[in-house]
Amino acid sequence: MDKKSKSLSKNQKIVLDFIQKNKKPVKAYSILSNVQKKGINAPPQVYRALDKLIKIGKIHRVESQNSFVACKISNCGTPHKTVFSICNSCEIVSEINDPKLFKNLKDFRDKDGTVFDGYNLEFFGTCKSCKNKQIENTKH
Amino acid sequence: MDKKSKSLSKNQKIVLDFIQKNKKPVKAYSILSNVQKKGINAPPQVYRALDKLIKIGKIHRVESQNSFVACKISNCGTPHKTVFSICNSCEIVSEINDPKLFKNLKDFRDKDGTVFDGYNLEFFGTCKSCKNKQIENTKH
DNA sequence: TAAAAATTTGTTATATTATAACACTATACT
DNA sequence: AGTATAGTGTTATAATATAACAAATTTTTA
Repeated sequence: MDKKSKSLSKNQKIVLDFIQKNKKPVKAYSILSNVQKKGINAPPQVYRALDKLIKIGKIHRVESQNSFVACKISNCGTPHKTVFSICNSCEIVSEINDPKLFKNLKDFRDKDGTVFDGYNLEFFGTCKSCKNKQIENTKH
Repeated sequence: MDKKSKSLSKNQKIVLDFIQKNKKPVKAYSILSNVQKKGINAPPQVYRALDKLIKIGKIHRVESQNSFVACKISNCGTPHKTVFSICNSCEIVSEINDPKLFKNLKDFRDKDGTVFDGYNLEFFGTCKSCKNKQIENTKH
C-alpha cells in the first residue's frame, strides 16, 4: 500500500508503541524506564528510535517540554511542520489540524523571500477542562 | 517614562548585557563561562537571571536550541509571543516582525474556541548567506 | 547468492542542560 | 522601623542527550 513505509525495527516499534499508548507527551527517560522490560537498556537506544520516528513523521518533539508525542494527523509523514496547543496547567498537548493556518505557515516568506523547509508552532493557554476546574475552585 | 521598567539587578544586567552583545543565541553555560570574571559563579545565578529576563520580555528562549537571544522588537515586553527563523546550517536566528503573521497568530482559536495566552513559532530553513555558500561549493 | 553497503543494536562513559535546597542580603513598601 | 518581596551565593544533584566503539542485522546490488 504505502510505498514509503519500510517496516520499523524492533526498538523503533517498542518506542513508538509506548508513545502511541499515551495521551500526553512522554519524556525520553520515562520511555526508557517503561520499556526496560522489553529489553531496551540504555538512553542511546531510546534516542536513536526517537530520532528515526521523528524523521519519518510518526512522532513529533514538543520543544518546550523536551517530550515526544505521536503524530495525530493520519500518516502526515512530515516532520518539522507541526502545530500544537499546550495547556499551561495540565500540560496536555493537542496537535492542531487547521488547513487555513497551515496555508499561512506554508506560504510565509521572510523579508529576504526565504522559503522555509519547516516550522514548529506551539500555542500556550489553559485548556477547557482546566479552566472549568479553576472556576470551580473560585466559588466556595 | 516607562512605568513598568524596574531597574534590573546586578546579575540580570550582566547576563542581559552579554546576550545583547551576541548576534547569535547563546547557551546558558556559555553565558556562565563568559561572565565568571564578573562574579557570577554558578548555574543557578545564570538561570535565575534568564528566567527574569524572559519574564519581562528582554530576551527569548529559542526552544529548539536551548539557547537565549535578546529581543529585537523594540521593548516588545511580551514574553511567549515569538516568531523566529532559524538557519539549519549556521544556526543563526532572526526574530521575525511581521504584523500580518502576528495578527493571524493572535486571532487563532482552536476547535473549542480556546484563546491562547502566547505562542512560539520557529521557522527552519537555509539563510541566504548559507545558500550562497552551498552554490559556491557546487561549482568547482 | 555472495559480497558490499547501510542500518540497527548493545554497551559504557560522559557531556550538556537545568533545578532543589538552604542560609543570607538587599530593596521596596506602608 | 518592620515586614514583605526579590535577589544572591553556594553545594549538590537531577534531567536530558550524545560520543564512541564493537557487533549483529537487514538491504542493496553486482
